Amino acid sequence: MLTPKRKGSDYHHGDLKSAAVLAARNLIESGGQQALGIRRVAEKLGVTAPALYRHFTSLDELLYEVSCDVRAELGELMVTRRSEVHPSRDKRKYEIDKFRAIGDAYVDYAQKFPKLFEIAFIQHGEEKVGEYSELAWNILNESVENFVTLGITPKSKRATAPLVAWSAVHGLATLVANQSIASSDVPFFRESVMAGIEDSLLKKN
Amino acid sequence: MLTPKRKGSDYHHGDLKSAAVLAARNLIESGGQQALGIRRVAEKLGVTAPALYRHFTSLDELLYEVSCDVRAELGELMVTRRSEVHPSRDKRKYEIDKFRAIGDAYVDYAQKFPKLFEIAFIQHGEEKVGEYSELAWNILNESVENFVTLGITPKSKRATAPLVAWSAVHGLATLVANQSIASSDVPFFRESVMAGIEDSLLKKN
DNA sequence: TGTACATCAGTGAACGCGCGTTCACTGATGTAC
DNA sequence: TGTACATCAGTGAACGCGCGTTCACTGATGTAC
Repeated sequence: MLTPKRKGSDYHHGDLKSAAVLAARNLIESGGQQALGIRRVAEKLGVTAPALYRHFTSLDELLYEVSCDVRAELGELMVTRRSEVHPSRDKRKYEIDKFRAIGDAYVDYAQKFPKLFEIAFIQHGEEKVGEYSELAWNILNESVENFVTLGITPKSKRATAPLVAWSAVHGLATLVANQSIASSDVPFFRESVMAGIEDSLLKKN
Repeated sequence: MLTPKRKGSDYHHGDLKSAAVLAARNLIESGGQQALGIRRVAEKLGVTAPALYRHFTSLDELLYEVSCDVRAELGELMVTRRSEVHPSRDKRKYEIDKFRAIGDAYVDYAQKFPKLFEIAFIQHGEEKVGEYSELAWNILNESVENFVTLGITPKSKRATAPLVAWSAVHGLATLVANQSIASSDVPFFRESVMAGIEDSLLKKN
């Protein structure tokens, strides 16, 4: 049990809100979106259901907070992985390696937390990719920017490259989260898709 | 109201089963997966709920049938669109045009029926892409096969090309169904993604 | 062709369930004098 | 520092609801003679 339970369910002026988001996260990860419920979260925390209404106006809001959390975590994983890439004297190689790292991180996350990945992109309102997933989107754009600066990618592709790359990686990640791809095949296809994206980024036109 | 209602709810030895799948389809398309329910389908058809248990063992089975239906329809749209492509004397161009057509069809379907698209790929069992979506998958493979035969795509990419292409198109379609991309931007990004895929298919390595 | 009968797709009532949410409350926490 | 009081995060009971599913039934359909 990962959720902290205090004696006598004493969350008074404590951290019920963040504990609830964490519990919700765990419920979703193990049973999918439909496993999430106000009462179930309350039970997990040893608290009565109405207590949660001090922190969330509805079940939907709780779900929304979890999805924000997940997107943030995904972005953080991308940053971390990118920072672990060994610098190379070849600036282009280094840049490409970092690009690989962020793409791999995205797919790995989907494989590790498939159910969370699935709820990460449910829509609340009218936000577009770059808005609701700001961190990840910015990281990708940085990469593309650098590709253009270093002459890896032609300027003409500057505008479309990010979404093309995102589509390919996101599609693969979706299929992985889905179990449409056997987990043993994932590394191979991840490699192929990343190579495909690079092919298209490198190509002059 | 698209669902045929007979006088006195007289489906006796009629087509309750296919009518139910259709009604389920409509419910999902207008309200998402959670709008689907045995009782709601029954109500839409002017029939009592238990009647449906003559044709489906559970709600899950009904959902499954709808998802099969949707995948089949998606495949059919791809076939249709491909057949509408004007032949060209240039065999390569013709093949590429057909490839475009099937990719465009995929994305268009997601845009036209976003909720249906979302449930099309939920998993029942352990099937992989090529299995549960046989028609669409075969069409794509045919295209790639022809690309290789005509020398458009190097043999070395034969194995990975289909899934790379599928990922990119599927990712875009997902984002479109999601409303992560404004509908007015769809044609532009669809064009970009398809061009990106072709870049990667064309590239020697 | 007409009757007797078997089949089976429907009906209507009922089941138990778990859900999100509300309400009036209580008792712990933090603050002002 | 100690007391009185306001705040507010919890409790416990209850709400109404719609759900999937079951059961014994009925009456329409199709078949055999």
